[in-house]
Amino acid sequence: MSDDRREKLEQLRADGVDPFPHAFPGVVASAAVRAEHGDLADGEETDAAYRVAGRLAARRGHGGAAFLDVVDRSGRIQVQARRDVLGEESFERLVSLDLGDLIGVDGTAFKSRRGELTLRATGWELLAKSLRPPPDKHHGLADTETRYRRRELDLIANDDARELFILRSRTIAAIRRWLEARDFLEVETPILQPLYGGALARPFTTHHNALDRELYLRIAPELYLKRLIVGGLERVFEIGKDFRNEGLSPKHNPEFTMLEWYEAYADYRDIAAELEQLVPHVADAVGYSGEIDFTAPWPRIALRDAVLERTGVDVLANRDAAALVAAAAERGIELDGEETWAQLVDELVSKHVEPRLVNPTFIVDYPVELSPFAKAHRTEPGLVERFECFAGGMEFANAFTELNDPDEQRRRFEEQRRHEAAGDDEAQPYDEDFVRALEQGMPPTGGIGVGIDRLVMLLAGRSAIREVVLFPALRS
RNA sequence: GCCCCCGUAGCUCAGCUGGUCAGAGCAAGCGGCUUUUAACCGCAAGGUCGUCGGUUCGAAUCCGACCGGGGGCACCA
Repeated sequence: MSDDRREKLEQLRADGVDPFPHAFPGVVASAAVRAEHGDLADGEETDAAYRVAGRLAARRGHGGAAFLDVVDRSGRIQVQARRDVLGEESFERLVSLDLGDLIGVDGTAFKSRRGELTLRATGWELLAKSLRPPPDKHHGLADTETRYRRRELDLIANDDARELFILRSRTIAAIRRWLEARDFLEVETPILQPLYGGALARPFTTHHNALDRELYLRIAPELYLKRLIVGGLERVFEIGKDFRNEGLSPKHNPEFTMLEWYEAYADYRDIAAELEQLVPHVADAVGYSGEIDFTAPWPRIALRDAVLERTGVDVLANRDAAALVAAAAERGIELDGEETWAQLVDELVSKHVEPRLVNPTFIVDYPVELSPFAKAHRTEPGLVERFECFAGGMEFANAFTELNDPDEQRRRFEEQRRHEAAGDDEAQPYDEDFVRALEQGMPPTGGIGVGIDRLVMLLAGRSAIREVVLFPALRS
């Protein structure tokens, strides 16, 4: 805390200036001023008056005049303060502000001799005193820990951080509009759940005092959303946080934003066609211009073929763990003999296929062992109708033709119980309420989950999920 | 949980083969300057060198533990 700033605060109060006024109506974005007058000639003056507001980011004093940089959400604009325009008291008070103070300025637009669009201040007001110094005005804030723990400083100091989170917001808004335009209903399902399900992951647990019972933070909204399809809502989606009790990594945050949508009378092919329309639409909406080509259609590669192509190992010709380990060994790939066949398949995909998929690619038709909620493949025994979508070397979506046969779903849960008994702490708990809902009759349905954080990573060209989460999980 | 790297002033960084090594720029303070934009010029000021312990005549510098961060592995759809 700066004593100098404290003293200035008290001096302002002593001078009858409210350092924390209540409002400042009529502000326009600095970008709007730029849009109207960006093409002025150097040195050209106008009578156009504007009211802008923002944080004082830099000051260049010249005795009887000074240039101030004011930053708002839309950008930065230069303000010129002149003693002969503002008068002695107002001028002196303005140039003695601290960097980081929030101010509102009325001024007329002109372009300086050096070609900088500028507002000549005719009046101004302190909007909030800043009692702590801002990060370095030129170098910004580089320390990653401070950037994550004190994101407000990152947003103040680093233009690209502010732009990134604006992009994230616009991404979600574009998705919402796209789904609403296709008659999907946005719904909200429980985050606190008596039983977790819908993904293979360990949950966070918490306790409800009045009910005196354990509750789980959801690992996915999937099972509730499908109950809404049973209920006849036909097309539903939810955008919200999922929570998974797992390690942190550049691609994993323990709470993350998931989009799930479910569509009656559709299968996984329909969902794939929708995803490859949605993502390019969103990329266009946010002005994506990076390396990834999101143009539809995206390749669809069977999981077996993808693994075969990358490793030479045919996972479907080696349908038990021992045979698969041996087949991989022939190709010089060492696999852990302790794992199940399904886990080994997953490992081959994760290590040998996923990292190489840069442009969006559907990997389709997964083993049933990895997919307890997906419907059996209509022609391939032992497989389910499921795809995962990869881009930028990581998975960002997962979808299937939903299993709607309650008896088969019950068998899948019982299989999960056996996994749990065998020590798999990510096995699905048996959800009788969900099976009962399926017994009511669920139409054929396609469903998908899209990792919003990862999609934003792709659109923003960031390689760490922490960069695209405002307040990422950190130790203590 | 394991391995590697990092932690110096409010911010960005230098110093790190142990001996004026407590430094620079920005910010903040004082003075000057009415078209600058990392404004400029002058003066003055600012730090338990992450924490604790060890080795040594002497540690920001070497060693250990711990705390925090990053990367990788494990884990993870």
